[in-house]
Amino acid sequence: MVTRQRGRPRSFDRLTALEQATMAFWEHGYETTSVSDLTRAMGISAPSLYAAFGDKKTLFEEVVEAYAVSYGAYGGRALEEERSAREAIGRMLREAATLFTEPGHPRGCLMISAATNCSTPEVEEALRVRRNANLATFEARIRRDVESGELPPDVDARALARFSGAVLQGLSQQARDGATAEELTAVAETAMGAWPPAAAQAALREEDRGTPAEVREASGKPPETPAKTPETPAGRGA
Amino acid sequence: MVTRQRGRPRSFDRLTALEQATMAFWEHGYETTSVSDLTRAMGISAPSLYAAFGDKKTLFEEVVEAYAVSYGAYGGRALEEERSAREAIGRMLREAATLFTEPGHPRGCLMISAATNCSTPEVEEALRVRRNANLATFEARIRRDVESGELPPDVDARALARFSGAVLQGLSQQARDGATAEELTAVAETAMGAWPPAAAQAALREEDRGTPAEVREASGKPPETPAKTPETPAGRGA
DNA sequence: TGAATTCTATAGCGCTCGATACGAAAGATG
DNA sequence: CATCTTTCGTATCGAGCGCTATAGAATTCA
Repeated sequence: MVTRQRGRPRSFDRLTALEQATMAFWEHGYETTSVSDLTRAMGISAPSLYAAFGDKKTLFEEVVEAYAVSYGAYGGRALEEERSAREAIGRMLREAATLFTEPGHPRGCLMISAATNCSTPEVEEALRVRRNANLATFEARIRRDVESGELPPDVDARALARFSGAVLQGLSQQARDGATAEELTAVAETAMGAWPPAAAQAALREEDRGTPAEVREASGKPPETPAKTPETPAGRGA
Repeated sequence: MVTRQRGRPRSFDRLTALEQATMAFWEHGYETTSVSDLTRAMGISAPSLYAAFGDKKTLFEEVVEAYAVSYGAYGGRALEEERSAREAIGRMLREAATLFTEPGHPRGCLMISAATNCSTPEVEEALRVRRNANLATFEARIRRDVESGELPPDVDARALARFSGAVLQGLSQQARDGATAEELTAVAETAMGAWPPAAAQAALREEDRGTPAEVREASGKPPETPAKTPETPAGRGA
């Protein structure tokens, strides 16, 4: 199966070259990164690039996919591993604040910024589709918590999901504009202040009444104070 | 003073051409809009463009300045005209939701998106400087309300300002990704839920206590309804 | 060893980029 | 009218773009 290749062996490591292409596209975007930039960053010549990765667009698609399952996987992990939508998205935003400013790679998020102002419609569209798919994932996760009672029934899952996506994109742009990890973490904490409190605890406290939905309107909108979501020990920097 | 020009008169209206260049740059960004695109959009030839506006970079700078005082002036107006930082930034975000999706011009915000992935550092830097200046304006306005007691003293003005900027940038990106005005308005309203409640009203209600900071936690939060800002009758000429 | 196969490097393809040289055209001035 | 000044359209410029033809180098198979 792993039969030895027949001709001259490749003189560079394909995965390493892909990673170097990722850094270049991440830093400068699809359009602004020329094939010449790529060959310089990857340490190979143009014919080698074309032989190994197809054309520039195909290489970018492979870069995006590799990014999505490595650097970009934190969101999916948070959604899988956290108990609630609130905890998941809160963790995602906080991790984004760190990741977007981390040394060792470009700032911000490749999937958010790399195809803006791109004259190749398919490329721009491909990332847009991924972003909107993420929004749909957020929305589904939030809706699950609304239906389970973890979140109040009047929560607009679609709006809250889109808000979360907007904050994520804002974090990416701010990171590229020079914000520090601490500043972005404070933004993430502030954003989580817009979430309704976990309804489950309120329901637990009033479960004897049996009408958990109606109590909201009598109690007024919950206080906006940090309201200690136990998973955020440092009560939102804000 | 207004002495007639001596030679052959210009055959196009300079302001109209500038506006058409604005639309082109707004839609596709600085780098992606070629001089050829510009001459087509403006209805003039390349030498006319260079004679009237200098080079592409100078034209872009003029476009940005014109944008800032027309389409981009809503933020400054809100900060000037509203009573509190909260009302000002709330109005700004709601107006952005409308403006960013308004028909008749490209989506999103030129100052946010037009210089991303730009290989000319001065251009990218010029818009970054404007964005960061906006953040500083937000922060100063918020700090004023903290010092006057309109906002609780523990409010982190810097973080709240940066959060507001991040949401604004998120709104722009979401608009470009196809969100509707209603969806973006919901995002703006959701974002305002992250603000601490107006401390002044609470303080008024409990001024005998003299400890306005603590009341937040008990007072709950004001309704999130649009709260009509009367001084913006229609969505400005756009 | 020789043939087959596969990769690498040089050099250059057609094209578009931002920017301009140049002479004709159009108005003001005398 | 002639002259001067400025803008106009045409027709490019050199440079860089994405991409590739071609030939030599390096390896496996017979």
